[in-house]
Amino acid sequence: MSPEPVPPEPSRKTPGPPASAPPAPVIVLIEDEPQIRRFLRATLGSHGYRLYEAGAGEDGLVEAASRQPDVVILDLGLPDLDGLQVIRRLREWSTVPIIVLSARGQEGDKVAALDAGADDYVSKPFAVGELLARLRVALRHAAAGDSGSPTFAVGGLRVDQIKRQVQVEGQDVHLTPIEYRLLTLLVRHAGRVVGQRQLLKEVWGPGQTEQTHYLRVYMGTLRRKLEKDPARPRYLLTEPGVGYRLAAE
Amino acid sequence: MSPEPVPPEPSRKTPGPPASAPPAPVIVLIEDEPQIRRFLRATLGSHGYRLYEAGAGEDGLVEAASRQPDVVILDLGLPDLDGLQVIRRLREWSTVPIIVLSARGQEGDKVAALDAGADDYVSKPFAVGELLARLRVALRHAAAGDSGSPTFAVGGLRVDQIKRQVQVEGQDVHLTPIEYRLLTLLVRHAGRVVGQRQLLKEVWGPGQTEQTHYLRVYMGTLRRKLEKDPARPRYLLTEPGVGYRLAAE
DNA sequence: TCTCTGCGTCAAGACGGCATCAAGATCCTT
DNA sequence: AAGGATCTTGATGCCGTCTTGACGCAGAGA
Repeated sequence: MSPEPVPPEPSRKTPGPPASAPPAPVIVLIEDEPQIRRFLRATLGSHGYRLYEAGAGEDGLVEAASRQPDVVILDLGLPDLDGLQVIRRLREWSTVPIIVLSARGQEGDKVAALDAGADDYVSKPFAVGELLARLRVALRHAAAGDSGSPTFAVGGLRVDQIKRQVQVEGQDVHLTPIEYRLLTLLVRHAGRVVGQRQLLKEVWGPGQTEQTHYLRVYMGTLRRKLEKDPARPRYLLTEPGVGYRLAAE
Repeated sequence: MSPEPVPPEPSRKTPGPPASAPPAPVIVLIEDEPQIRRFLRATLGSHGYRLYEAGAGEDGLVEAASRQPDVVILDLGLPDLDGLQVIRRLREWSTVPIIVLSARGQEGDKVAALDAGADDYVSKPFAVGELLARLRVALRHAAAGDSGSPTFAVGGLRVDQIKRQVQVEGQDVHLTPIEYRLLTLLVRHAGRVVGQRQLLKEVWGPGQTEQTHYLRVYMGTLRRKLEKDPARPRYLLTEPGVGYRLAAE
């Protein structure tokens, strides 16, 4: 196992054919302190990563959506948004690994960030070598599974999780909050069966995992809004006794 | 996100199939200091985890192999084996998340452990809350399917346990819940014979281990759905008097 | 050859899960 | 405070799945 990520041929003169070289991992850095940005830009750049930067939470979310990075490095102390908010907003549509940087090293801060959906937490000041090692861990994880895209489309169905917009055959469809959460939950697992328990837990909360009735009602309304023939659904498929599945193609 | 792992479902009405109740996460702890073991035993136990312990590296590897845990917590300072050795040996056949505990907090130690294949590194003395949070992160990863791809294929038969999809000659085949559980149970032991008792116990519950009749009926329906010539099965083989076996290749 | 045992097949009925409708209850906006 | 949208809850019909029993068949042993 090489400790270095992707030694991009230390110094090739020719920008020529990137041929068989694996693509450089893409990282989005959300950090407002210019000093740290400069430092990480230099460090990560020299280790073969491609870096995109944002100085504020909102920008960072946009950047993460457009760049589809392999990893996001996030500073919790941002000027505009609460860092935890950034994590949660990101997790609404993406499973990209998030490494949190923070000047605060209190246990409570770490727990909050990790439970909000971060994958790792590094306190400032940090050791570069450790950060790089944790970055490699995150990349290993990212390589195992897809990081998810904020937009999804099958047939005539389009779901844009950034604009929070759903279309059928190009027509906007209005969904209620619960309908939307149910649909995006399925989108994030498109093609896979999602268990009734899991759906109930994530939409209605951990206390309602027995109310399978809710699912029937809401799958019904969703189908009426999204399917051409709700009785013979093309997108929202039932897996009897198990859960539901969103057709992937 | 609930901070608690998996509230162990207070009380099911039917004593029947172990089916839908989410099982308590299983953890293997490899640690030689009795004091820390006692402490973690109490802490993890009270948070709903099922803990198995080992006091040395070799034992730990055996334990990890037999218990098939969701997470391994590993102390680097073991009497018999070098901690890094344990990580590497484990990684030879398993992708289970590994959280390293260590009294040494040097950067070099962390980098070495993480690059050897560990997923996280916590220095002693550690804060319980943080360890629990990092444990939840590891479990999230495990649940997301980072851990190896349980897809199985022989001949024209394909079983994708992530998508819960079964194909024969590229054609989707619909299986009922019991059929699917029976098949995946065989898949997990592909090539080896699985006893009738075990099949009955794991699919119908511990109370039905005498109803070998069920097996005949369901092996029949499975063969009709999966085999080209159900009377001369290629995949689902009978081991008379013992059990059934899924052809491995 | 006969009998016993274990496996495979078929079919009928019981059972439970799913879809749908509709009526309260609740929340939010105006 | 009124109105509308949304969520919850109950009732009902239907369909697929599971269970259960009966029977045929093959192989082993007497």
